[in-house]
Amino acid sequence: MMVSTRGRYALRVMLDIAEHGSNGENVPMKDIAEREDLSLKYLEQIVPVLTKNGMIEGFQGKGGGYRLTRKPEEYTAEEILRLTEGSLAPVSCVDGVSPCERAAKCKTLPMWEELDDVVDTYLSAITLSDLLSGDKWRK
Amino acid sequence: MMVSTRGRYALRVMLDIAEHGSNGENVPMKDIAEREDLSLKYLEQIVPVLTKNGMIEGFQGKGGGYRLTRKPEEYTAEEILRLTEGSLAPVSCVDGVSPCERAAKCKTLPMWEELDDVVDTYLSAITLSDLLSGDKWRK
DNA sequence: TTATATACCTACCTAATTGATAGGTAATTC
DNA sequence: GAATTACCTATCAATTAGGTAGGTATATAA
Repeated sequence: MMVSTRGRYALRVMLDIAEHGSNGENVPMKDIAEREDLSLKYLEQIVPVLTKNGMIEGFQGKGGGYRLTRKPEEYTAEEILRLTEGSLAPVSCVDGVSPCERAAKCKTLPMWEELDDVVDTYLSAITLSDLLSGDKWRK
Repeated sequence: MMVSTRGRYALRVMLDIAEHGSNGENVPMKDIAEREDLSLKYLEQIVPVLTKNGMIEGFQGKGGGYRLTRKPEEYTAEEILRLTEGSLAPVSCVDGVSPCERAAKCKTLPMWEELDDVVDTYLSAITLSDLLSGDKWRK
């Protein structure tokens, strides 16, 4: 599996904020967890990477919650997934942290590199608003 | 990670057999393990799925080893990986064995399905002989 | 017939990762 | 000052990844 629950849930959290905070309201994580049927405690563990990287802003206290920092069409699936998953590499050979000494003579490496690129290109072409509308996949 | 060592090693085993058994010789797994610098015992655990599905033939006894059952250009990377990995799904949502009750209303599912398709299409267009020659990736 | 080389089979093991749960503290508003 | 929210850190059970280990069955060659 290339994408775990972390990335998938993060994407759903972003979509939920986009949908329920479209007028600038703060969207509490508790509400998101209930609507999306996800564990609040687990989400609290996944979300910090999004705030720390400026994808969303969190406001504490009563009436607090989260807001997007950009418009939905300005987020790609790729950047949200990359932040939360760490790497989207289909094999460790191309994750940038596992140097392989056989790389120079490996007959399969070019294929993995191109596959990594294919996936990256696909996910980079999808924005939060594409996902919200669903138009791209409507028959 | 979508593809583990199982699939990657299987692909390298197939390539090694293609390369060193091109005149119909049997290629012993011990030789493959040495050339590819992989654990023989681990390979012995990965390879049976290839013989059982008719991708290669094994011959016991002295002078034994493995042979391809088709020409290199008649194998795709996709089928070798699918056999050894079980599933190439980028997320469990589309692996066919993890039914999700939210599927009908999930805004991200169509994207995962299309991504799965993109990957499958890419890997299906690559044959063993493409990997052997490397021409597809030569600049 | 015997030694050797090979595929083939099954059990086991360790470390890392996944997918959470749990119990707090800090800040903000009413 | 009570309630509500984000934020922080520790722990944990189950699964998976990536092997190791030790054998048996079969074929060939001397």
